[in-house]
Amino acid sequence: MTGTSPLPSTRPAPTARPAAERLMDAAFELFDERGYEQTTVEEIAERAQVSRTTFFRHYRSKEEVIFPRHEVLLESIRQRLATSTERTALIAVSDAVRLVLLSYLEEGDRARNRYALTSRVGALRDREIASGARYQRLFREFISSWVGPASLTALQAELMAAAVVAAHNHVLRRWLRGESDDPVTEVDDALADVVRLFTAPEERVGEPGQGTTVVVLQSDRPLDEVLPALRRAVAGE
Amino acid sequence: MTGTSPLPSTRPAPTARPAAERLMDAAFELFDERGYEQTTVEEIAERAQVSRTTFFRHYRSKEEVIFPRHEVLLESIRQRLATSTERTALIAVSDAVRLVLLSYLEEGDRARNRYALTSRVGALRDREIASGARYQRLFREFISSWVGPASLTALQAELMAAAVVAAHNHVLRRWLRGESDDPVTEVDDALADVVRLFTAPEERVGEPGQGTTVVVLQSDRPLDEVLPALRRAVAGE
DNA sequence: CACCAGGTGGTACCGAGTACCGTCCATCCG
DNA sequence: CGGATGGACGGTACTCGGTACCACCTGGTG
Repeated sequence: MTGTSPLPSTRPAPTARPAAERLMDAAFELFDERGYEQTTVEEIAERAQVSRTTFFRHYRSKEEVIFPRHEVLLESIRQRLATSTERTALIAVSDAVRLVLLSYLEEGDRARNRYALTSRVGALRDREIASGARYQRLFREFISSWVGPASLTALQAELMAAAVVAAHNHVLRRWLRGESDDPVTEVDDALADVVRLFTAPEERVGEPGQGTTVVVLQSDRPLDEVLPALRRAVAGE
Repeated sequence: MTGTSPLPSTRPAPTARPAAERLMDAAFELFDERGYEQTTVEEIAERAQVSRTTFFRHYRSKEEVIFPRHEVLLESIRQRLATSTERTALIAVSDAVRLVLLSYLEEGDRARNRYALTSRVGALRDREIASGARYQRLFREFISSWVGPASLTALQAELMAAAVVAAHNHVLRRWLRGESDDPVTEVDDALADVVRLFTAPEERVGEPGQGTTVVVLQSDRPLDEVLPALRRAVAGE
């Protein structure tokens, strides 16, 4: 229509780097330089040497360009849960949530840059939170549908899912803030805490520990009557 | 400039109902009739007999028009926590979260209409979730800063806040779906469960039961060293 | 060569949200 | 009584995210 002669030089140099990656890099750069709201999609596309149209071909929205692909991660977690052979629903979910942490760890500095952004920009923080809620929902549904020896109430499932996600978030944020050098060990410990929290004390007898024995004494009878058994239990038998 | 003669009949009839309420009603009606995305702010303003400008004077965004005033509720909860005289941080927070539930209950059908909307529209659901996260954050900070006999780790604070919010959400959603006739009692029970969950069994001695006393003995130390405390516990003191 | 398919650029359009200005009206005050 | 003041409102113009659609160019295939 306009008759402008199409310049072949407009085409980006054969960078080999796909447009999607160039766009993500440009977005992180610009958000960092000028802030999120102050950066337009037009500017991101310009720096990546593509058109605005192409931006929206690769990312559905301006926010999406900086977030990880939660969809695929969510799906892989769903798979992991479906094929899980753990003994309890809670342990299976605790096992699965590690995948989320590892996914962030693999991103390295990119995840930390994103955290810096989401901390400052309300809209981005809300989106991050909403993503976390989807994992929690998946976990809750999994726990609810779990068929095991002990049946769980809907409330218990809700609490367990929330606890697992909270433990994960706690460790993740520590690492994102640079407060943790070994997030993998930390998340293991935190999840062990969660499992212990939901494990009835009666089931803990003989729990392996550093010379610690936990004993449950249910006593209708005088204490002295059960003392021998108690001593045996504490002794480690 | 345009010279259009200003018609006094343009002015809305002296409805006495404030514009903000008319706008909210109109929004709920239209969202219900045509759906959220299919409704424009222009149409909402039109039905409320005000201009589009006035809409944005009362509500910062199209989403905000259907949501409760979380800001003021959040503030009143902050006050409640600041003046709380409960024995533990967890109980104080459990007490405070009831305010949130009551706030929804007072709305009645309006809250249920909102739930129907947020269930269908992704953007609204995300916003609702983000609001809940703010309560959780407030609770977490409160628990973390709590000074009491037993000091809590950051992880424990995170887990407690998550559990309280999860318990609240569980009961709230049941009520919103019409599955609960007595949400107040339910939330009391659910929060009692949460408190029990985080109460170390050692502290549960004397908990009311059918003539049964349950004692958990966690022993790094020789049994005889803790026997006195044990005798006292079984005795019921 | 013709044909097809995917990646791209360009344009037009919609709607949310912002900035600013002028007007109307109630109230208060001299 | 009349003028000043401030708050609520309507109107216009603008930015920008997001969508729809079309035209093009390229590389592979029969």
